[in-house]
Amino acid sequence: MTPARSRRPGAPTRTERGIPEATVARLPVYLRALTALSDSGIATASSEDLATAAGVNSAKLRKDLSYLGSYGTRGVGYDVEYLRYQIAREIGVTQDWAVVIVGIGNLGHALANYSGFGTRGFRIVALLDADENLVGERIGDMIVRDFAELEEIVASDRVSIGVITTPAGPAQEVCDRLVAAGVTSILNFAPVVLSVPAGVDIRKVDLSIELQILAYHEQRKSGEAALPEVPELPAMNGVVTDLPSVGGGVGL
Amino acid sequence: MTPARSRRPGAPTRTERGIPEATVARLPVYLRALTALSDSGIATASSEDLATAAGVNSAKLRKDLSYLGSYGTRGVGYDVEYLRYQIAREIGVTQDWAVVIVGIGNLGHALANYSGFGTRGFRIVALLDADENLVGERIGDMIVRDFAELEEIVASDRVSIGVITTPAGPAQEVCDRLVAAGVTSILNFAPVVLSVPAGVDIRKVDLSIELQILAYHEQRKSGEAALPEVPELPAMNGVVTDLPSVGGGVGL
DNA sequence: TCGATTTTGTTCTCACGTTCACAAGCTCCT
DNA sequence: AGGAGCTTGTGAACGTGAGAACAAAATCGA
Repeated sequence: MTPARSRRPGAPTRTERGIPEATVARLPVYLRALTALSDSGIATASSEDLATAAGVNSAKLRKDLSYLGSYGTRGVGYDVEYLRYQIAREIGVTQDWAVVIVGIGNLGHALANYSGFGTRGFRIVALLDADENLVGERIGDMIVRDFAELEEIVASDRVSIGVITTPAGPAQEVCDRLVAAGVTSILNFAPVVLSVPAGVDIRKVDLSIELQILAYHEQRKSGEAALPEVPELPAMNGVVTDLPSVGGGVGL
Repeated sequence: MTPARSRRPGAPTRTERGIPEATVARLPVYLRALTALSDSGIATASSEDLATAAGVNSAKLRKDLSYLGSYGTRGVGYDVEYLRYQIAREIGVTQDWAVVIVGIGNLGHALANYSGFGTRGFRIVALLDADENLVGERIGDMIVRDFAELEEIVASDRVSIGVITTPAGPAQEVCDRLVAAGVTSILNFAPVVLSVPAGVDIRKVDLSIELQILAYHEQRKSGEAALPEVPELPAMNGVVTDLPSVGGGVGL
């Protein structure tokens, strides 16, 4: 097999920068699909095959891949292993990323036990909590350490990614500490909007929001008639006050 | 997904009678912000206040709210309680939704313990697992039941939402069972693409995808030079095979 | 070598989402 | 009453994303 086209350094648009966000968000999905195909012993796959495995349509998949370069072969398809490596490299998971988890409640426990941290490419270097009663507890092959050790750990282990699994209350403070310590990417599970300085990336995972989105569509499905009628004027102290604390929940 | 073929150019997709998907996804965030304001004793808020609390810009917030109706007062702002109720009603969380959780591993445990299921509007009616060793275990005030009882539970409790927290392997089968039993909305935590018939809504939460997206941006930040050079030819049995099972992890 | 066949990479067009900017509308003050 | 000052609701401009369609490359067979 010969390279489709010789790419010299400085060649046209190898789009080293400028992959659209929507595409970036799908690359991990493609990566997983490729791994599955690889595990099934499949060496070559067409955009159609891949698209099916990833749950998207083939035109979109081809366009996404075209941002990375020309890694397919016309008339043939994509070499599974090769493409997998290219995507992994583009995402950055050919190297290990050190991760700290802050807040060892139910969810923190679950993540800590997440076998192999799900996929490799990520390595949990510390589980932190401010609760004295938790510090010292053994989870898998790790031991919960005091949140006060954060700065030291981040510095010595070159940690760039932090996961926040605290309740909503302390989340912003934890976030600030993480940022001050040098963490530049944060995955937030606390049900609160965190503010971070420019240059720090933040992503949020929120169970109750997901459920509410489902509920909206569910409501549409089960008869529009089920919609309660709108009180036309602000009935502030009547119906409204009966509403339970919707949307204000405490952390996982 | 969108049935309406007769649409004017420029008009956003409205689900049935109105609200764009992107807006629906933000309504729960506004709801939470409103609840926070309400808890702080604030009775009225401008779009600017609200936008800040929700982490969006005010123009977007106003446009989003305009899809629901005209619930603000020009020159004044929004009545917090009134708007909160209107959004809750639109989403459908003024009523309770029955939820089953399937797969009581680490994550299932965490979700089951999620106090009050985070926000009300949702009520866990059963924790299910196929593992004999887990069935009967007490979690909070619930007891793990056998997955075989699914159909019965869904029917008697009018369950419309299912949460899948199994490993990737059994996820599709669990999904099929849920759908067959009458569940029409599914929240999937298993790292696999599920296929469902039309009419069933599915949303996915995937930790490792979130981390990979962060890693991509992180890689960009820490010097572009850090990018390993591209092997020009498909080095299929060399470098590539060393790649660990990126992206193919087992479930939480 | 040439043509048939397959499948990628890309272009073109339309739909969707975000943001700007401002008229409409409300309150308060004089 | 009338004007000043705010803030909402929305029309229009702009940018991003999705999908259809097709030309360009690669393989295969005669």
